[in-house]
Amino acid sequence: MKVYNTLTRKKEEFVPISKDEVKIYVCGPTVYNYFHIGNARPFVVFDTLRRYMEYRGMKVNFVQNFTDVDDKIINRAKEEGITAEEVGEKYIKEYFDDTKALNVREASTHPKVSDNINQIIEFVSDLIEKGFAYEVDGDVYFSTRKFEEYGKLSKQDIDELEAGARIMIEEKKKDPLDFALWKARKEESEIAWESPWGMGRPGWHIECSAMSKRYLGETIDIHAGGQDLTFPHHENEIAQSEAHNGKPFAHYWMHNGYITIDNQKMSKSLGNFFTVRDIRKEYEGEVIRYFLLSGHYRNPINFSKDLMEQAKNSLARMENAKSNLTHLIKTCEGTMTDAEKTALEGFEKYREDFIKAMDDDVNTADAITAIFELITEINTNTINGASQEFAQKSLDLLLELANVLGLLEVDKDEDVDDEIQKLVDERQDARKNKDFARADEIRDILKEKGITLKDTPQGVQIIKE
RNA sequence: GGCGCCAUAGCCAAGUGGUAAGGCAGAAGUCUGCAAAACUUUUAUUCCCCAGUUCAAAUCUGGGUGGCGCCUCCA
Repeated sequence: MKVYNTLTRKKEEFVPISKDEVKIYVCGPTVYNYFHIGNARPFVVFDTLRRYMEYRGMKVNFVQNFTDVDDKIINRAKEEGITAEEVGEKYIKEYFDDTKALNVREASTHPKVSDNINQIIEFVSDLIEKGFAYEVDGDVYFSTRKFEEYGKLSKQDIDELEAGARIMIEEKKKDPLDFALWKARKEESEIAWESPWGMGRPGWHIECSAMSKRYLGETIDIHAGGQDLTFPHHENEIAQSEAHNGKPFAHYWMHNGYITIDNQKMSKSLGNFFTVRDIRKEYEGEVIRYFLLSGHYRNPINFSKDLMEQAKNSLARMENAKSNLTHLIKTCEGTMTDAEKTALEGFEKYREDFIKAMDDDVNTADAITAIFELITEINTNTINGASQEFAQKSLDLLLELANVLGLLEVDKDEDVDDEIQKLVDERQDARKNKDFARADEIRDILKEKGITLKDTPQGVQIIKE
């Protein structure tokens, strides 16, 4: 498979370090609030990458951290009148609630910064020892210019950076380009840990270097995150890790594009964001997931109600195919006819197209196209009914592909209670007696209760919302 | 100032040298008691503009125009 590597600015053949296990680290959320749809993009996109790799037989060790030590969390704690730890715990819980709805699987490990303080302190101490960092009044800074390859990921020239850098009032730093590895505590009430440099807490960039090393080792296959992390976050991670370990940090760097609102970047700082929690009030998680996968992960996607409606309707076509096949399986019998066997062999093309698309830098838009083409073929071949075996095999393939994208995963409960069943039966009788007024009345009553009836040649199909 | 991305139908979106996928929305038809779903047909002589390379360009090159991002916390 090919993957676009930000480090080389090229699509490259993906070659894992070890055939046994692919190591992926994704920068996770700072847990101080519900995450917004822009935050959701890397979660969904890289979850899809992981699913696809596993689908192709690779074992994936997938690590995504929680940043639970941060200024924003401290501020939030003050606002809510609870401790920083409680804020972190709360929003970690909410993270899982939302990602579950988006069909994002849990990572192999979800390390928290607060559980890695010792590793971070050790990492920072080593950097000081190696001459890449220095301490001033309880703060520790990384000597950016000591790392000669600084700027290799973002293709920034270090001198240009300095020329454009804002003058910080941080007189403590020897060079404006240096960044904090450890921050001394400023107020008694702040969350802090003991360290060789006094009470304090880790800087932002060092966390990922330390946790990636601890959970995945010194060199990993893929490091991923949003495009806005490329500089300075990922650049700094490279500097820290490679200065510390003396070997490459990550072979491939993958960055997803932004979600925009009216063609402007959605971000917490601009305040133009929509949380997944709020969007979920109107759309199911799978619709949001479909929306996020409908374009290529490196392109920006504009978020709007209109586009969510399109996503909802598109996904409905997939869901209909699933539910229609499920109904056929329930109501039909028998093994495949020769014509069905031929048709099923023809479906192989769509699996191949799907794989080809996903192999090409996770082209989910093309992969979705393969699924839609498969659906049209399935529908065409089952328009006059089908053998149970054919319906089952068609459904198996549809779900095989859709599930790689994390779609069509939720099985709808289609059992109904006696009261409903009685109404359905009564309606069937009314239809037989050509009492269509009563039949339509019952259909309307059930519709009110969120139950849709479809009269198919194979009997009534009951669909619950 | 430095680094970088994008521009394809009403909307979304693939395709990146060989003659415009797919989805949504719209229109017509088939099926149906009516619906729903589904199926069939239909919607870009053309890919922001101009020039160039080529037998051949939406795709490559140069120059424009418009939009966006990073360089400061941000997915």
